[in-house]
Amino acid sequence: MGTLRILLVDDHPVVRAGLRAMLTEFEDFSVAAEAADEDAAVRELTRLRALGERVDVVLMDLQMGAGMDGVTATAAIRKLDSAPPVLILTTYDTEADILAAVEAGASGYMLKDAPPEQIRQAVLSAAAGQTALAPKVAALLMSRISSPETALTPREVQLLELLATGLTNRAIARQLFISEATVKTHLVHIFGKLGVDNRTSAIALAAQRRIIRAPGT
Amino acid sequence: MGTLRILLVDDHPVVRAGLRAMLTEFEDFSVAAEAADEDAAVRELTRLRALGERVDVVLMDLQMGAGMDGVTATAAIRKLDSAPPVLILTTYDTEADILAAVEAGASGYMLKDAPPEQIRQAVLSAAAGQTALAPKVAALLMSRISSPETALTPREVQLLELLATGLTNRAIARQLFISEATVKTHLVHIFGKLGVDNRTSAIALAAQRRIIRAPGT
DNA sequence: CCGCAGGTCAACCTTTTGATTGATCCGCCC
DNA sequence: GGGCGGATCAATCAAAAGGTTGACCTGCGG
Repeated sequence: MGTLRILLVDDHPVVRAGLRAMLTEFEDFSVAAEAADEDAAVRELTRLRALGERVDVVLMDLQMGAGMDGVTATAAIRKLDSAPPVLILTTYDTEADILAAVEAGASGYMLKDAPPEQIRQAVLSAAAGQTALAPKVAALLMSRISSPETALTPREVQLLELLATGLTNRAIARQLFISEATVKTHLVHIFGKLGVDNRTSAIALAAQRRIIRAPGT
Repeated sequence: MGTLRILLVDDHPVVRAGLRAMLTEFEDFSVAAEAADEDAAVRELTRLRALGERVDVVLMDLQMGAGMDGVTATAAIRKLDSAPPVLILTTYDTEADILAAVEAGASGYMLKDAPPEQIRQAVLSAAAGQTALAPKVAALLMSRISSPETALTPREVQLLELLATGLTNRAIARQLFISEATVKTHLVHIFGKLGVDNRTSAIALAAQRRIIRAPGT
């Protein structure tokens, strides 16, 4: 059989070039195509399939530019028929990013500052259908599985979104046609679930966990 | 004369490889050395100088890993005798980051998602002793100087940053070794300049205007 | 049919935040 | 050397936010 064929997804030309350079150093790897965003990634995959060309692994940057992020891109790719495994390569090792990526169907999570050899191993693992986690990441997940239930209800997320725009309780109440008392009740629930005790912390944490989009993005 | 000699400073092997690949595509560029952190960068510069080897430009990543950041690295390099110009290459287009970098002596500020040709031009400008700003960045600075009445002082931006992490006034006071009264005074000024009347709005607006980084990024 | 979870609301109380006024100190520039 | 802006602090008051308790309604699943 030929080399292991990779699709690069990253909105930074610089990083794409770097990955390409690094990966092609290994003789058994080759870059099938590159894509700068979700749409391009899906397009490339279907295009390559139409040509009968194989893609063994998708290497995906989590944090892409405006209007685009790796999580939704991963989800989109995984929805395709016989989708290749997606290996996340990122700068960020926050618990939230990782969970979101795994939930979206990523089969590995590596950090960009990893040495080339580690990245190579991860790509091989992913291609073989196995899970590949950076040591740091693995440790983080371990500590997470024993944590309490923090799932917010849709309504609570909605509150949080309005909260992040800077609205007061009263303004939120008016916007949602509910009383201020109800807003407060929701907020108490939200704070409890997130483990914070004021709205700014809630916003910061929710943004970090990507429960809501960060203000200004 | 020979090619334009560049020192790469970035803690990600992937990005270094990418920059190297991209830069050496241009025949008049060559990579003199690479460094993963501030110490290594200074060491490389003195080593190369001892060998009589020229370095025309330092290409610096702003956001480096733990215990290290591009701003202090830039300052350290600029403190050397006849230091080469430092061109910042970063993911973040936040006002605070840019101002800090410029203050540290950077002579250019480019975003990583810029097309290769733009990066090339920036490197050339920097080497020629000129200032090179990404269009986005330039626009940001322009809009800032044209409305000086709303310009926040460095201290106020600092407050805003802490605010965005969810700290209470008291916590901010402790963090900055000032009284809560002073924190309140600063906040009143900030609110006035931004035209809002509560902290969450201030954060949302500041993030939107890229005065601070959005929480969670 | 009953329980349960999510959403709604109210009363009450404490803490935090925001607004106002006024003051001191320091570095800088003309 | 006088003014000016930035940073510091204090006292006080009003408004908003946060915490607690308890209650009602609804839809959904056992």
